[in-house]
Amino acid sequence: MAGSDKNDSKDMIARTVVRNITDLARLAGVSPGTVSRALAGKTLVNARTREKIEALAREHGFRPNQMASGLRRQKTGVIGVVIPLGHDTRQQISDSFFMTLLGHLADELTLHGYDLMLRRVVPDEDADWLDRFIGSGMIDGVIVIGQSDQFERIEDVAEGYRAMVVWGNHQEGQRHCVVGTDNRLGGRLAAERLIAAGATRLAFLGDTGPIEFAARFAGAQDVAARMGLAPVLPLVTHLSPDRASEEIAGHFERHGRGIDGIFAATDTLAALCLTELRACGLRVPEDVRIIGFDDLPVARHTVPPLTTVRQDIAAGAHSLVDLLLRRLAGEQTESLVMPPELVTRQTA
Amino acid sequence: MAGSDKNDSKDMIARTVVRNITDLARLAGVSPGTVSRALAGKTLVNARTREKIEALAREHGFRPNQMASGLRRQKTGVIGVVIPLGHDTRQQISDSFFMTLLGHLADELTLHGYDLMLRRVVPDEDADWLDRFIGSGMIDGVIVIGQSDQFERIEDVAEGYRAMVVWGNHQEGQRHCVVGTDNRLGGRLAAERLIAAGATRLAFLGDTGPIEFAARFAGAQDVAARMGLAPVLPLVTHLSPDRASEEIAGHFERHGRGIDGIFAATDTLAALCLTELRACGLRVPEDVRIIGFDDLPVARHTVPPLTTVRQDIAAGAHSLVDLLLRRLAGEQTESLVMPPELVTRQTA
DNA sequence: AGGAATCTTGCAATCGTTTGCAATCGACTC
DNA sequence: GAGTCGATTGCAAACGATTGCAAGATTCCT
Repeated sequence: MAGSDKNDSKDMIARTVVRNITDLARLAGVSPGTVSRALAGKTLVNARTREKIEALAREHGFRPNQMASGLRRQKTGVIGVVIPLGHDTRQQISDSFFMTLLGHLADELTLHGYDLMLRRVVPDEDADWLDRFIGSGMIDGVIVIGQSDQFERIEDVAEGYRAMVVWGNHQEGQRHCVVGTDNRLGGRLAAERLIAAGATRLAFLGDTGPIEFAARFAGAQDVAARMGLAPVLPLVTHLSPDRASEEIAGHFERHGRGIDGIFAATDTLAALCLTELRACGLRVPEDVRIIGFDDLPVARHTVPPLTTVRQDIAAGAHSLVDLLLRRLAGEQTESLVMPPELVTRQTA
Repeated sequence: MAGSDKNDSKDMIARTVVRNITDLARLAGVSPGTVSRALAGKTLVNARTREKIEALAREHGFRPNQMASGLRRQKTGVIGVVIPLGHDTRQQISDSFFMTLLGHLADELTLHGYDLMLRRVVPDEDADWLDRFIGSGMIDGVIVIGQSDQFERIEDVAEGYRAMVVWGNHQEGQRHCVVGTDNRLGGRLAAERLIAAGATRLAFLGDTGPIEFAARFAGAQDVAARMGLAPVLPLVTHLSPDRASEEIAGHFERHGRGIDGIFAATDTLAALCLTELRACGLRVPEDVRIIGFDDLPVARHTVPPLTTVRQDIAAGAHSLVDLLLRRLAGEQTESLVMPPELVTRQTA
């Protein structure tokens, strides 16, 4: 009898669907407002009442609807992360560097109680990409990963919108808050190392369009000029492995032996390049020196291990989030340019 | 004068902040309802009215608030993607495989007009991870990437929640809808290839805890038993490169020459393993054969290039999204088990 | 011209939560 | 015992967009 009673009451409870705070309020015999306060952990509610409400909530697996809460409070607890893709649409999002950065961002944001909304956009097809994201009302702030060729648009938006931080290159007097490596310095380090390793005819492998890459290229160019060498030869490629391989092969055919030092825009490209050089029967670093950028895990495991310019991705992610949260809190923040670090392994 | 007038009106417009549909309605001289309908592209509004409203919206850069819209329509246009991390917290999210899958998911979802909300959870610290995400009201459906050690919990949730699809391993009679590779078959293919390449003492490299890996291991075990070989030796490691390297070295020290065929749970591990073998002075494939899993880009560029078992990540992502959307539309869907494919390169 | 049929539009309720304000209830003081 | 002071709680108005219903405006037909 007692058992049956207990079961009945259990069934009753299970049968009562709790869709919203009002349902729960009815069960608890209080008003919706009180439930809201209790669940939000405010001090205004009586301890016993709060416990009762919390118990009921747990029992029914009830959680306040974040949409409604967000609407009322005018904040969502979500940070947008957007990756603008250049012409080279498909690949960048699977690019190892961006993905690693994204992973760290997810960790950092979670740590601070924020969710992450990821959006991949193709600015060429959607000029409005950034405003659309911000204006959606779904996010409290936005982190832009990579400026691509959208520097100007980002500047425009920064004018009227504070809750934005960008990963990328810093330019004298720019308005938007950026976190990134000193790419130009990185380029200099790379070129200097190539030359120290005996190279005299340098090339830059990768697209020089994106502003970060352009800066790396420029840095190498600085050094070549200073040392009285021939200008660095740009070997333009896409980033996606499939296309890049062919393109690299093509470049080698054309410029063949005219090159003895290669600065690759990315470790990924450098790795491809190594494979290609091996196929051509060129020895690294004896015939050709090569140096990458990023210091991704892959750099450690190429043969021979890749000399590269290191970016501290984890620190970058940390700073991006930190600066964004400060901005959300109303603070003014400066851009942060991090120093690159040469990691000498065996390819240069 | 005329010029000044024009400027004034421009300023007026610029000064009038349009925060919501009501503001815009006032400007357009219609009711909020009409604006809503116009912006939603419904046929019910007069063409001229719609144009006027659209023009005003464009002019003021107005976009309807998605939170409010979501609240009213009871759908958000957001799909949650959640990655449960095992004990091995930090690394998995930067694991190349997951990240690649994530990239493809982002592409597929965008294609269908959905946004992607990414969440990384540590089930050990938060038993409630899945319900919490689903119950948040922020997402219309959820894609779980990897079952980790959470098979049971996922099963429980699947009982009462339809809008979920999982990437992982399929088990006879399971309730939740899963997309994944036939891991056991993959394990068999790998072992068969190792044996065909001359190996007789097999080892499995990686954690055998996660259900996908366990299935791969079991597949290899099947073959070893069938061929009358000694059981496959499990060499347990973490996934993160830093720890795995040491662990692999440790395993080699202990089991030294007792192994001549290695099946790595992952290409990443296989690549590390190659480096480690090289350091030990062992030749691949002459002394030791090795075979990976996934066919990540890295597999093509190890030295020598890695023989591996291919999973079609892009197809997987496509199917995950396809099945989820069907479920959102109310359809019943079956799990999808994709066949793995042996890619023979030079390590076995 | 009168009436029916079709288009457009406005009205107001609704989604679920939060929060300022005011009301209620005890307890405590003088 | 009346008055005061906190501590709790309820009430109701937001937040911003959507949508069923009904009214008003057009058009069309005879």
